[in-house]
Formats: sequence, structure tokens, C-alpha cells
Amino acid sequence: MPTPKSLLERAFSLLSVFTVDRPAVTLSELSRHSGLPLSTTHRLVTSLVELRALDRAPNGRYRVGLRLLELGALSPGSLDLRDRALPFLEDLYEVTRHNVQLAVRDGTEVVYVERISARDAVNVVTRVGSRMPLHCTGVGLVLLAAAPVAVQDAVLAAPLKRYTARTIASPQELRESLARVRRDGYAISDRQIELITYSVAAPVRGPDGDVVAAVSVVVPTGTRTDTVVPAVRTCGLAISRALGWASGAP
Amino acid sequence: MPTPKSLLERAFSLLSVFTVDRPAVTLSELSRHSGLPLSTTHRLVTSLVELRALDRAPNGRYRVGLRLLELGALSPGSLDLRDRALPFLEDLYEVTRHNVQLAVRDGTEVVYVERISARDAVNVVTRVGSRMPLHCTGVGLVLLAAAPVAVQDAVLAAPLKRYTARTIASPQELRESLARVRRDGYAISDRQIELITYSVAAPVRGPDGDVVAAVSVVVPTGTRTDTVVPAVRTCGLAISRALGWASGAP
DNA sequence: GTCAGGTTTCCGGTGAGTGGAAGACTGGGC
DNA sequence: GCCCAGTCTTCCACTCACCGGAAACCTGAC
Repeated sequence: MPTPKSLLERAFSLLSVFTVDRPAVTLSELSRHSGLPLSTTHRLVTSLVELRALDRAPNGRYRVGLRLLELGALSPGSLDLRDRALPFLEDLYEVTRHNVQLAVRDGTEVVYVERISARDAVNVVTRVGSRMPLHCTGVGLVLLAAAPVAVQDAVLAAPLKRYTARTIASPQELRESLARVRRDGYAISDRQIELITYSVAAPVRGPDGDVVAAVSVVVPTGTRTDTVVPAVRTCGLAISRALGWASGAP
Repeated sequence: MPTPKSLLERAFSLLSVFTVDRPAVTLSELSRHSGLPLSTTHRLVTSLVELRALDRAPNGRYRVGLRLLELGALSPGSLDLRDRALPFLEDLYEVTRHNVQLAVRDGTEVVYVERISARDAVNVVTRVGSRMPLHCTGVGLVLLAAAPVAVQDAVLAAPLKRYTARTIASPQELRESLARVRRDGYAISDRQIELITYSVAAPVRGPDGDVVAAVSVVVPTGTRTDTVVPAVRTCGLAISRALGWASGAP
């Protein structure tokens, strides 16, 4: 935490202390992880609790408040997209029986907005609200391929985080992948995150034809693609149609 | 908006402008609805955008940022509860084919944390993140019956909002309902929100036996209760068990 | 009892936040 | 094309809300 100056920055650096692995913390932990003085932390936390942005558990620890769930539910993708897409995601899940996910782009990252996970899912990497880089996930490739040039350049210029030996590592490789995605209308991210899975993703378009989200399924390595690809693409088209996209339009 | 003084209050009064019916607003609208001077609004909004708490759509309007979805996903109920409960909620949906919901209590309100809605659902009142009073919903009655006395007193002392002619309106009536819920181990909210539906709710318990959430199904008026009640109660027990509750314990 | 850790309260100095005003953009009407 | 109403952005000097060190206050463990 590089010493935030404005009050809002401080408040958010407090909120950022909470993660999936650390969902409840004490006041002192908040102070330590955020780098803010204890008394400052105390004052801020008290206000945040008043605003219901934080919540004090009976054991004295602080948790993220339900107010933030409420607000988060209004974020783009959560509102319209989520509700309309869910039935189709369920259909896709019925067919494939593997982890189905819906994601949108936020800057140079993917954010998952909905997920249906098989009980014995092959991966548990993603959750609703979690983020991943654009270059190494199926949804990421689809979203990046449709993103403004400025975003693509930013991703191509930054170092590409490597997860496995198969993760796309060079800008050149990424450029080729994006071209392929644009040509084919879908993306396959083959063992880029874990060696035991690959994912297939397809775009979701809004009324004006822009790519607003991406659907994907994560399946175990070895699964035949010829069954998965059409299912995912169909799902993407179905959601697009539910959002008001008319395929005939230019 | 009663003129907030602290910066955080101001920031949250801006965020509060966003609702389900008003998910994207312009700067001036934010200023007007929050009661803050335009220049102040502008400065705050700019910081919030930098922090990704807000997002500027291409058309210039502001929306809630994905950062808040990310944070909201860490709120109690979203993290553990949600994931563990979903399979059972789906089972309940399979059986009943009507709107299934999972909710927790926040102060004197119910907050819905998960929902599975039938495509041709009888109601569309609730959404993930939305709030309702405790006295008139099935989940609310279950949660209130298990709440600390202070909370019960607060609800009993406040005016009870009325939705239909059947909504519980007097403290006496509410007290009796709560006693019944405690005795029976489930709640029925009969036509209290809409005259065409009633809901059946059951408690979900954490490892230490505390009621941490409630499950419910909303069914059309006229549906036989003898099939719905056992299904909902079973679902509540199943989720409780998945959370580590051992029924044998006191 | 003592001690270590965490939590709450206090208060004077000060710079981050304030908001009125003026200027820069829209886009819609004629 | 021109104008105008509404919206957005920038500027800047005042001032009050925020800052954080310090000290008191709670725990519970040993």
C-alpha cells in the first residue's frame, strides 16, 4: 500500500484488505495491512460501519457489509445481463455439466459476474467478483479481441503473467490468438491456467452489436471440442438475442 | 438526503443515488439527487471513478463500478453461504419450480443474497442485494424470530409497513407470528406482499446452531402447503449441515 | 497478578476538501 | 449556419473536518 492521501483512497485501502482468503479481520489487522495509523483506521472503520459498508461480527472482527453487496448488484452486468443470461447459462450447464461462467471486461482485466459450478468441478479458481488477466482466459481473449485498440495496446505492452508452460507469453503470440478469435468468433484457452483444463468462450453482444460480455465453459483436458464449441457459441448468441441484439443488423 | 457532513457520508449519498430503476445517471443528476453542489459532486465522482467504485459509460453516464461487485462478493453470506447453499437451492427449485431465495438479516431488514427464479416467475419483487422489511416476508419472520431481543423490540416499536390487506400490521399480531415460527421451525408469509402469492421459509443454521440465513420459496396462492413446507425445511436443514451444523448438538 | 495485544478516547494543528463562479463544451431548435 | 439551455470542467482562497501521537482502557492468557 503506497500511503494513500485522500480520505476516499484511505477508505478503499481499508476495504481492499478484505479478500477471499481473508474475509474477516480485526481492527489492528486492518491497520497493519492498510498501512494506516491505528487511530485513523479506528475512526474510518467506525464511519464505514455506520454507513453499513462494513459490519462488525459478534466476535469483534470486521466483515464487508451488505450495503456493498447491494451496491455491487447494481454494477453493469449484474443488473440486466445477469438476470437475462442465467437461464441460458443453466442450459449450457445442463449440456456440459462443467463450470459455466459469464464475465465482463473492466479495464485490462476480466471480472466474473456469474458462475454455475458443478459440484465436482474441475476448477475453483474463479468466483463471482473475482478478476483475472485478459490474455490467458477464454473469456479474456474474447473480450480483448473486441476491446478498443488502446486497451489491446496496453495489454500487449505490459508483461504477460504466466500460469503454466502453455500460457501465452509473447505479444506476438497474443496478437495471433486475438486474430484467430476475431476470425472464428470464439476462443479456446488451452491449459493456460491449469494443465488439467481448457476453456471455450464466446462473445455476448448488446443491442448495438458491441461485445458486452463473454460466456465460457471450463472442461477437463481431453474433452472433445466439437461438442463444447457449438454449445458455447449457441449460448452466447442466445444471450445476445435476449439482450436485444438482432443478428441481421450490420 | 439530510445534508451529510463527512466525506464518506457524501460519497455514500452519491452511491445511494443508484438504484435498480436508475442504474446509470449523469453528473448533474447525481448532484441533484444527492443534494451535493455540482462541483463537489464532480470532484468526488472523479475520485470514485479512479478507485473503480464508479464507472463512466461511453455515453457519459456514470454506473456502479465492478470494484463494488468485487467487494460485495466478500460480504457475509456471499462468500461461504452462497457457494455451499446453491446446489441445495437448485434442488429446491427442481422440486417446486418457483422462485427460490436465500436471505440474511442486516439490522432490521432482510437482504437477499441469492435467488433462483423461474422463467415464468409469479413475482419479480426481489433481486440479489435488494432489501425488504422483516415483518412481512417469510425469510424475514424466520430471521426475526431468531434475532436478538433488541432487534425484535426495534421492529415491534417501529411502524409496520403495509403492502396488502393481509400484511401483519400490529405488534401483537407480529409477536404471535414470531412465537409460531419459533414453535414450528418454519414461517409462512401468506399474501403479505402480493395477494397472488405466499412464501414458505425455513432457517439455515451455522456450525454453532445460530440462525445465519433463511431459505424460502414463493408460490402462487392456492398451492398446497403440505408439499412445499417439507421441501423448504429439508433444504434449510441440508444447507445447515453443509455449513457444519450438527443437528445432535444442543 | 502481570503482561501483551487489541481497542477506544482525546485534542491541537493543519492541509485536504469545499463550493461559488466563470469558462468550455455539447446538441437541439430554428 | 447561429443561438441558447443544459451539462460538464477548471480554478482558487477559505476553513473546518480530518489527522495521528499518546495515553487510558479493556480483554484474555499464563
